[in-house]
Amino acid sequence: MGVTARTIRYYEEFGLLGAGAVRVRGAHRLYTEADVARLRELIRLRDLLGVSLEELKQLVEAEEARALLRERWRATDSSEQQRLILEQGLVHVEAQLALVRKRQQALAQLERELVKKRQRLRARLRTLGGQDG
Amino acid sequence: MGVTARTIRYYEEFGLLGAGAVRVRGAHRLYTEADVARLRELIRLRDLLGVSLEELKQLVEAEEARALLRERWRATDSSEQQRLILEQGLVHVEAQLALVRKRQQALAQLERELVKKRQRLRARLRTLGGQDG
DNA sequence: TCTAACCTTTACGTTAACGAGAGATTTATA
DNA sequence: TATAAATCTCTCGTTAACGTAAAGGTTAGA
Repeated sequence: MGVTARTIRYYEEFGLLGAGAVRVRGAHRLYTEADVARLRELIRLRDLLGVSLEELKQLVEAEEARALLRERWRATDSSEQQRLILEQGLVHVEAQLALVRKRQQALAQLERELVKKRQRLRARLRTLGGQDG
Repeated sequence: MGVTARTIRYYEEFGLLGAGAVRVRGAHRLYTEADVARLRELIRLRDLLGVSLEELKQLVEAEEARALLRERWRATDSSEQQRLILEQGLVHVEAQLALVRKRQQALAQLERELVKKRQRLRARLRTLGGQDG
């Protein structure tokens, strides 16, 4: 995954990982596939969007709060509450989408400029080539 | 530009900025429009691509090396050397483009996943709405 | 059961990237 | 030319995000 064991332990210590793990102190850490996917996702957000661990933590906490609600209302759920939970999830996803798209636009702008630069260089190379190539 | 004065001085101290500035020690720093554009570009690369100051420095140094060559052969230029310089510039621009596009693809992947998530949430909201909304 | 290989905890170290403050200096302006 | 406001240099501090080393504990396999 491109990170060291120390990083994973640090993330756990920081509160990003292993929120629901039952483990005897001193025993080996065991991870489910879901845990792995979760970490991979966090690292992706960190690398792609440049969010800090602190921000990731808030994000994780918000997710856990929603998961908690889901559990609490799974049995007794009025569809009123279900709707609320789904809508919260939607808000969350849309916030992330907005972030991603903002960054995409900035990157697209950068890309356009680079392409232009490349075109100019190529054009100059062609005129040069016409002279003595 | 979203950075403090301290940051700018630090970048200079680090070797990113003010490479060709003639300034009496103690006097105020003066910046040309080109300087401003340069800094803005560096910050953009830092924020969008997440490159470290160390990497930015190497990038800057490569640019300066090419600029130096341009000067050295501006007078005496054989179009042989001109071609070489242009081709180096092309390599440089294409390397940056590759980086940008790699990141774009990663972001696009992330976006697709988020959109899917959103669709699922919306679908579930609709089925809910059909029941009692 | 014993061992080799790996893991855990704890504590301190490190590095990048600035922040903050003091005291001297510079510069625009009245 | 006097003065206020902004800058300069220098130095030490800080924070995030791990790295590293030591000492002991776990675990799978022979």
